[in-house]
Amino acid sequence: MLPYPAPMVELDTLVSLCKRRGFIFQSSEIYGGLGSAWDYGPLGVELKRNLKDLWWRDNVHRREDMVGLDAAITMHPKVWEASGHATHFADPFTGCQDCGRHYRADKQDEASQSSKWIQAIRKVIEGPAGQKDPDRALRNWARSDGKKLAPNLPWVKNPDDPAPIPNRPEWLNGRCPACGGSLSEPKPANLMLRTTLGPVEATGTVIYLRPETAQGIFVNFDNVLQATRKKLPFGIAQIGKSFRNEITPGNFTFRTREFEQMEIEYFCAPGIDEEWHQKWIDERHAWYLRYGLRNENLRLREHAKDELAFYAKRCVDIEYLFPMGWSELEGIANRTDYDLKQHAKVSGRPLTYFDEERKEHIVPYVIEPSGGVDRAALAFLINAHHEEEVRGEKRVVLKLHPELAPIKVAVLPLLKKRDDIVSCAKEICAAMRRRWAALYDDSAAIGRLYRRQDEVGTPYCVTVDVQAVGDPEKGEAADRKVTIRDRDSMEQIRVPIAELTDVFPELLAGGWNRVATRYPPHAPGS
RNA sequence: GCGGGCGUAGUUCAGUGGCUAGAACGUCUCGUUGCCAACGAGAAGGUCGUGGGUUCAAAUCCCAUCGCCCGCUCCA
Repeated sequence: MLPYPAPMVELDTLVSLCKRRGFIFQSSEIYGGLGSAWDYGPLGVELKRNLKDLWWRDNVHRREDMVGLDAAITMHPKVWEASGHATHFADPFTGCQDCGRHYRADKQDEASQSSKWIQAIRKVIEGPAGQKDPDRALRNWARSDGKKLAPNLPWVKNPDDPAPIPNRPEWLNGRCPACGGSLSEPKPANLMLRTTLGPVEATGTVIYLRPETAQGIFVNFDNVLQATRKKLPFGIAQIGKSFRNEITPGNFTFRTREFEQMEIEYFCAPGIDEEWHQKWIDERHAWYLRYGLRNENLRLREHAKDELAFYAKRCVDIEYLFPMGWSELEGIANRTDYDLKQHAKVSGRPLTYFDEERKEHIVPYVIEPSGGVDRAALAFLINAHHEEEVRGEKRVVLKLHPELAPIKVAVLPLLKKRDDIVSCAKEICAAMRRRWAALYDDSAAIGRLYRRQDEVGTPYCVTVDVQAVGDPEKGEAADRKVTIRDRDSMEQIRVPIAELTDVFPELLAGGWNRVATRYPPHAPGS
């Protein structure tokens, strides 16, 4: 769809366009803004809906092995005990007071001991000079390598201080692994957003806003199984908001504390899980390509063993090359039977599937393709943004896939002073609006109207000119034909008004080239 | 959370103690033109992020606060 590489848009440029044209606004802007929250404006909401609708259509409606679900954001507190979030999402953190780095308190000693500067110190102490006079050897190190490796160790800062230097590595626990600075007391960190259920705060139940939509699917596994009589393998899809107290939100809508997920939990028999995992990786990768993400800006990244979440057997991220670097769009994990087993254990309810062939109850394995809606929307916007030179002028154009574009067609009068042209254009727009997001605009010259639509990614413009309605003064009859202009090529064809609604489904499926061969090109000025 | 940078019109920015805070683009109106950001005339739009302080006088200096960006860090 996009045959040539384009320089990547700066995030600031995109933020500005998004605000100017009504894609994305900062949350609560009139009050100075709320960090980490963004509102989708009139065009943004269309883009996001299109994205979710396509995902739902492709992953639920067009597959016989998938059903949908919409679980509540608030869930029983036990859910998070069973899932592991209550413990794994609430680790105490400690921070370096000199360089600001954060560490999980329970892993900090381990990190210190494997840090570069402690290993360097260990070498110094164990070396010949260290065996002879550790204090002197360490002072020498502090004046040389120590300055680079651990600049914030007190005795590296002041190597002339006569106080003895601790000369056993384990005495140095509690220093920052990166710079040697002093660490704060561990503070409890809860990455789940907490609130109270019930109007009276003092007596209300403390609950959490879900940090992922997945658990809503797991706790409904048996309900869905009973209601739909699905057989393995099958999946449950869900789109919805999740919440996390991210330590560092930022990069526009990429990381926010409130975000929307589109998740699938695909249940299959143990033994065929690896095969299904690979199928979903391929399927999801192809999906992003299908709607136009450039192949060279998309990659799969296999999680290393030590990077895997404790429940996962394998995990592959689909990453996009954002302006800030390669970042995750979607993670596809093999969660094994961990979640169903945990919920069965904590709830006391069996969450199993009766395998007719084996005549036994089994706990299915789960493949989880989990994508971020906001991240995908951002990636598609970045991917679509182009700046081109047309007749010495800059043209900004969002080359969004037609199915993602917020507005599918703009109907424009060539002359806004001619009532017959205007009313004809308005009639066409009304007819188009019955099926697609269509827009009428007559507030500027035609060139400007085209560029406005380019900037918001409208794939096609329909223009009503004099020939369409005829010119009584010159005795010319109406030909009842209008021009359709293609956003990306700026080419135009001349199509009978009566055939517009037949042609547009094909155009919106990306079929400009096919349609353009069936109609005569329109030569402006003729 | 730490370090650095920044916050002035819808957008991009100028203005560093002194008249009614400006420009470009965008938006709107009128006229003209009529197929790729045309031209002319006019208009709207800012308590200079917010709060406090210093001063005869603050967009400008100081403090606090909020937000954004970059880096570090964290990330189911």
